[in-house]
Amino acid sequence: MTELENYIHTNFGVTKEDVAKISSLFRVVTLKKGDFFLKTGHHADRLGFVQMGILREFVHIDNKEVTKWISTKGYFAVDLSGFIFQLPARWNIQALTECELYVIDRKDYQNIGQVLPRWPELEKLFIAKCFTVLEDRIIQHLSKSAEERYHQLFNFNAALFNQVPLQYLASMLGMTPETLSRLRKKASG
Amino acid sequence: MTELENYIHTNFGVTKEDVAKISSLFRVVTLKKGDFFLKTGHHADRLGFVQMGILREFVHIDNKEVTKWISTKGYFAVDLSGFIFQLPARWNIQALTECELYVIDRKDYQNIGQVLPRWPELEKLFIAKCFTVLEDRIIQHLSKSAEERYHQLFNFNAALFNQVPLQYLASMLGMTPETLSRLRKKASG
DNA sequence: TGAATTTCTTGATTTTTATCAAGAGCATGG
DNA sequence: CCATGCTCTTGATAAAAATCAAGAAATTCA
Repeated sequence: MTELENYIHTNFGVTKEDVAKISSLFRVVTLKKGDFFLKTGHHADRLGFVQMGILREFVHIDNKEVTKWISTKGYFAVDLSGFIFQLPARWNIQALTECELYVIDRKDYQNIGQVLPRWPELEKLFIAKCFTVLEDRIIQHLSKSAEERYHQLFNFNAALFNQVPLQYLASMLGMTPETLSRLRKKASG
Repeated sequence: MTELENYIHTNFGVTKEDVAKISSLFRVVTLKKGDFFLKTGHHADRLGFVQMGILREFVHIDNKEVTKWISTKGYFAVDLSGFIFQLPARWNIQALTECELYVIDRKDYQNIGQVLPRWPELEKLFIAKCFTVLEDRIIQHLSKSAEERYHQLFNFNAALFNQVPLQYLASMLGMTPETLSRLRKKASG
């Protein structure tokens, strides 16, 4: 079973047969380091599941890059508003390492419901879960200092700090690279 | 047509007859100033639509109150994770003024699909839309100063500053009341 | 209405974080 | 393997925002 099949099976409680039907709608896409899976303004008509590698979702604001999220194995790479509402992509999604994604096109995605009647419900639950994750992130920004946000991410996924350029993590945490560097020094000293 | 019926009609493109069927599942609930529509840890088994009044969604963190959102006419008052996943409420929702809500219980909410076959799809779109709003808010915190966040909210809804205690707006913007006070002075001077 | 309470503002000060600048460390590709 | 870019760290300084304290303004409600 691939990582994707396992994800669908365990998160959506889908039977092995149905999992196979769904996963057959996906195809493997490999990206080289630096390749863009998606660019701002382009059609966001596919959804990727990260089987291997690391991607960065970011956007240009006021002449600087803002990293919204880092996607690793087991995460999805998708511009949700573009994919769901057929709007131009808001985010750039770029491979930070060589990547292997399972990718589905919107037209195939829309057929999952035929394979899996309770798909609309599962899809709702999935998006609702994403919503609550963002709620937590908002609360974190309203109530925690840069140092606390750093520790929270570090405790959640320390490995990230060895895999991703620190400047991107700094941006994702809402601080400058210099501040992150000092917080790391402070934490290790 | 009530505000709720109008909302369902225009946002979900539902026919007048179906709107009436859906809205019949809601009942009117009035709250006095200070009343709680929901409390952290309690069952989050109902969803409210704000017909009139102002509510505050907040949570206690590290001995302080963090205001996540202010809901006014046309917004929903709901703890999404609790309502959808049947988990204890994460948020307190309290009336800041006298309020009139259209309220639906979870068991009735789950029957909307019988009135409106494409409800699962509409519900998904609705939650996805909420997700994108939070994405924007995250980006704002990653890329904007307190002053810029203040101006953005003020430009979006200046009336709020005359209707809601400023300390709550300050918290929702991720700054102290003193900082908000100074930014307001600076902006008006 | 008027006293009590809460909220808001202002000032002084400290802490946090950003900015600017320079150098050190690393990776990468010719 | 070395030169060239990046990236990261460090230091000095500036700016932003928080904290603490006190008084003014507004609100509440008895």
